[in-house]
Amino acid sequence: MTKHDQDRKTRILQAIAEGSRRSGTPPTVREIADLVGLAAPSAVHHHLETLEREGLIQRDSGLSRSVRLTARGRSLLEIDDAVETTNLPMAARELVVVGQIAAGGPIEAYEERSESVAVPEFMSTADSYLLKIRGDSMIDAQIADGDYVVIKPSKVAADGDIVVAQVEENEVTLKQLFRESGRVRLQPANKAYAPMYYPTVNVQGVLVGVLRRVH
Amino acid sequence: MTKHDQDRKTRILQAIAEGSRRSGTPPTVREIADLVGLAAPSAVHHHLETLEREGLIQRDSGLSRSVRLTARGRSLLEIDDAVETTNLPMAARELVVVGQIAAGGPIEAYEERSESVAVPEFMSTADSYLLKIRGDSMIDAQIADGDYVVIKPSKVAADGDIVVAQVEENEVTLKQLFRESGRVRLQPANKAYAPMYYPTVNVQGVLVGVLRRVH
DNA sequence: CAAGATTCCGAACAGCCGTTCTAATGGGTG
DNA sequence: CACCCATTAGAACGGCTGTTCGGAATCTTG
Repeated sequence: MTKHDQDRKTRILQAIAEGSRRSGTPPTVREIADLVGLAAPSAVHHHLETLEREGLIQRDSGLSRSVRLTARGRSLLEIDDAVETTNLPMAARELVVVGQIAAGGPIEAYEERSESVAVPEFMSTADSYLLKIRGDSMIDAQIADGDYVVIKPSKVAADGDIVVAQVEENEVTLKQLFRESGRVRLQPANKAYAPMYYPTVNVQGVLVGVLRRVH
Repeated sequence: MTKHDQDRKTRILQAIAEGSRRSGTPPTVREIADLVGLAAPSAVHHHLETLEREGLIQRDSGLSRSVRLTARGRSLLEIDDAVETTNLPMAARELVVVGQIAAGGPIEAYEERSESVAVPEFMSTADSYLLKIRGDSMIDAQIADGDYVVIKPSKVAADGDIVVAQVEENEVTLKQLFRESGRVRLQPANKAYAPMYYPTVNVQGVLVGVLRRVH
């Protein structure tokens, strides 16, 4: 099995996890094809057969949207099972602001100050955390100075997601993620800053919400 | 609404929750029909429309297996299981989305649909309400399509505030307010739209917060 | 290079799915 | 009883979905 195979299959697993998380229902074969950049549903179907034989996914033959990750598949992606069990009927949850992030630079963690904000349930999970935006580095994503962004911890991200990514040993940054052939582009949401390219990035979280207080 | 209606709708909600939990994907309309004992998918479809209008479920029109319970729908099921309603010790309050506002046009009030969202205390007051943004009319104020804006009822506004203003007898609009000599300028937060001038405007509320759910 | 295997595409098909429309049923109200 | 309205059934439709098949393209291997 070549390295390219691994990448493709891993991306299909990610697409299943990501599609399920985003819409609440697993994706169809064609939706997976779109997510991973394949043109034919038959190609995805072939990979799904392989993945099922390897015990990474399960399907109900003929049933739409019946693909789901097994425990082995989830562990391969290092998905925390606890995340999916947070269906508490609470309308809001208190999240901690763990730091602030400025243009391009690393995230400065709050150490002593402990600020927390109530975040609506519909734009967060129990293990989410908050970052406070400094400057106009995210202005093209309609995120302004002083906004709070809700970050959901996740190892997987879809193309175009704004993610918290670890790019160097000690550098964590907030940028928009795009997959290109053989590399990953981290695009600042501000034309004044240049994109950065990496062979691979370590995604730590995905932006799922924005809070802004005016005045 | 008779008691029998409540039972049928509750059973449909249970079927959605049960089907989702058992197979990992929400049930189809026909699967719900089987679960609750209905013979025609159209009957279920009719109930689903009602449930969505009541804010208990959400759907993506035309997409298979896209039905899912909202926070209110889940809490309704829990209440039926004899769990008392809890008062939130959170620094948040539940506000009602009263309508949506598109580019320059008037605010379309929601009449039947009653959607509500938990809003952090620090960006709202008890009498605040929500509007859902349609289109890119507020893009220059970093407010995007689909965002919720928190409106605090107020007769007065400061220069540069984004306000809900009554400009005609039956027209209410959301724009940025600037006072000029002898007149008031209502400036859309989008360069594609021209400002409007009035000798005086009737301010009904001021924008105090923005909520955005990504994905 | 030759041959085989792997991967992917495009097309096609049968079945499933959401939705709409019409009509039948039945309960409630005057 | 006559009437209205909610509920359900039934049929039909157009689109979506999983699946299969043939063949092209690409990679691997000897």
